[in-house]
Amino acid sequence: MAVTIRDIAKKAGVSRGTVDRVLHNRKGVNEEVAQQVRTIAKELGFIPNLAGKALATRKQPLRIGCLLPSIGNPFFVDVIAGFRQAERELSDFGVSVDIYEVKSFDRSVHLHMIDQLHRKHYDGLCLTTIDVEPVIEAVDRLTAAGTTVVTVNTDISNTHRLCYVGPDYFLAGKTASGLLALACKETQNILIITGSFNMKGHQQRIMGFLQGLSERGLEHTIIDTYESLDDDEQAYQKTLSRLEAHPETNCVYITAAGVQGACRAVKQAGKGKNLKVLSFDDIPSTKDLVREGIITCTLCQEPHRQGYEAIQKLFFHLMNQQDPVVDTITRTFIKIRENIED
Amino acid sequence: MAVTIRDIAKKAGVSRGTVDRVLHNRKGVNEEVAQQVRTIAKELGFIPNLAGKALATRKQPLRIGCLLPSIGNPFFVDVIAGFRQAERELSDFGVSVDIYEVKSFDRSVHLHMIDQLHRKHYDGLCLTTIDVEPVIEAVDRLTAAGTTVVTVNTDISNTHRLCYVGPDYFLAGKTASGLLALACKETQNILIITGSFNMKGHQQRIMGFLQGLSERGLEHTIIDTYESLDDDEQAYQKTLSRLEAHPETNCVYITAAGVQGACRAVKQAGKGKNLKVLSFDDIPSTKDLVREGIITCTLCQEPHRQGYEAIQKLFFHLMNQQDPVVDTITRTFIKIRENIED
DNA sequence: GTGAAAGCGCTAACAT
DNA sequence: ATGTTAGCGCTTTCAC
Repeated sequence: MAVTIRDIAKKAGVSRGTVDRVLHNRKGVNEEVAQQVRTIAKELGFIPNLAGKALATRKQPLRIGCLLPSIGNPFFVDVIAGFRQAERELSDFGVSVDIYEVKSFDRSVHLHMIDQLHRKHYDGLCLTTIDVEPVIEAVDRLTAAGTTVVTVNTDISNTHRLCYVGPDYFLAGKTASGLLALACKETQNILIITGSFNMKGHQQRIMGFLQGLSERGLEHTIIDTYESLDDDEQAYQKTLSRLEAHPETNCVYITAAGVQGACRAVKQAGKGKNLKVLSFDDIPSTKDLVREGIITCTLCQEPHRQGYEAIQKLFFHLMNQQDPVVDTITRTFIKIRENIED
Repeated sequence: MAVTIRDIAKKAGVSRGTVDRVLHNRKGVNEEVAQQVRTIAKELGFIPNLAGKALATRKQPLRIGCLLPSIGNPFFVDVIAGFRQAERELSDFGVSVDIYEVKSFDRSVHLHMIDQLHRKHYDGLCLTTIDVEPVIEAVDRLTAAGTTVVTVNTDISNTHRLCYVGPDYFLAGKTASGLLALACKETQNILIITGSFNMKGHQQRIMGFLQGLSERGLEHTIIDTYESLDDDEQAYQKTLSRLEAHPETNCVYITAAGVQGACRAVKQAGKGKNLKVLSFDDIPSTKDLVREGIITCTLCQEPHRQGYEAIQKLFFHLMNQQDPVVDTITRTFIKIRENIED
């Protein structure tokens, strides 16, 4: 039978109310008594019962807020679905989840949103934001004020966040190179289309890719590396011009959004060239391109799990500050025509 | 604010006790009143609060039993870890999980265990067993007696199980072929090592593989298909003799256990032949072989999630018989050297 | 500074 | 056949 506050109260010779006060570091308890209670709680290995707790705190439910740069970015649809599934499963335990969506990774927009969120006094926050100084400071203000923060999909450095839930970008890039090495022995002339040189994740996908190519010993030349700024039209135009200027291209590596645009260029200029196209994530349009055979393989990162697990971690931590929380690194998932699903 | 039995009781002009009786189909309620209560519950969209329920039923916790043919099979280590994680997370809601491990897929052993489990009157059961007539009947007796059954990893046909949580074997086989087709254009001379011709899953992995090869248009010859009976020594001996008799072999496809044995033969007889080896799952020894470069790729099936989600589904269903339950088909996970992890 | 009591939603034992 | 009550573990309010 698990230990209850009753057990502690009895053993300490105080009332349950007092135990509760001590366990929540509320004032108004004699320090000696408090020490005593803490000691007993520890030696008994007390872990509060979530069901009891949930029921009692039903009037002040656990409020969780989420910030996503998801407007216009289909990738986040699954992350949101994960948030919502967790919310549904935990609703009886008083969890409510509010989602705030912004467009793009604009610094001032993110700063503004984080300040807004601060004002709303959420118990916990899931943040997908940018890793730059002013944002880092804003997040530190949040955590200092007692809000628990989990970073989702994109981590931010040197922050007192509870944990990070998201992919290992470097490993994903490396995995892409592994697959390429499996598929080809001949020298690769590669076009790299990235989202933004300022996005750490995109850069890491490139670094991992290059390191992997070396480790696999695959001879290669990087013809060019350019930004799509996550825009299909830009991706299309730029890719088309490169493909025309470099008919020797036999591999297109797309680290971010703009997949559809880049593939349109491939279809147009790459006819019969047996081009390998490697991309990330599996938004509907990417799935179609994999099925069509335009994209050789796409590397996914368990977006649904990112949303689900972020909420879950916040919940368990907020309800019961026991266990040390560790990051969740979602897996790098290789999808080819056969296992693309849906 | 969610609907409670209080609300129903008030609206129906009866006591909460009566509502509870109706909602649990207990006898001793006037049929008219019962109808009335049921109608109101439905129109109010009543969903019992899990926290309240868990607290009240603390004395008769939810007992879940699991049967796994896991003795001597490292694959199930992760499934068990999934069971245990779910048990930990749900322990405050009265869930306890007992795991019963047997060795192999022996029919009489499984029948005997299922009968044993029947006697213990579990609320829910997670079963990984064999799809043969007497077992099917035994499971139907269980469900008829009111035990909720979830099949894990291996489904059984025509049964009133709640749902299946496990992989799509056919798809996994097909995915293996897709990867092979990506890696090779030349004719493949393939050795197929299966676990047992009697295991449906193993057969499906072969079928999917062959169909996938055709769809990808990869020319191939199946040199031989033979059983390892999940035994490394047999896998070794048989594979060695085939490799020696057929030096033209350039692909080894292993659908089940015996991976280590088969790979030992490959190392010995396949020197410098650039053999592709495809296997399933990622038990530690398989991981090592992938890292070594002996295994080209291995196809995994989310064992941890199988265990975790099976318990989760049982819990939510047993606590609250609302929503229709759907199968969870775990994803087919391609692992190569770069993303094998750990 | 501390104890006692009420109540969260539900179930089960006990009354009527 | 139905209503009442106690209690699961916890928090919170109200007394003292």
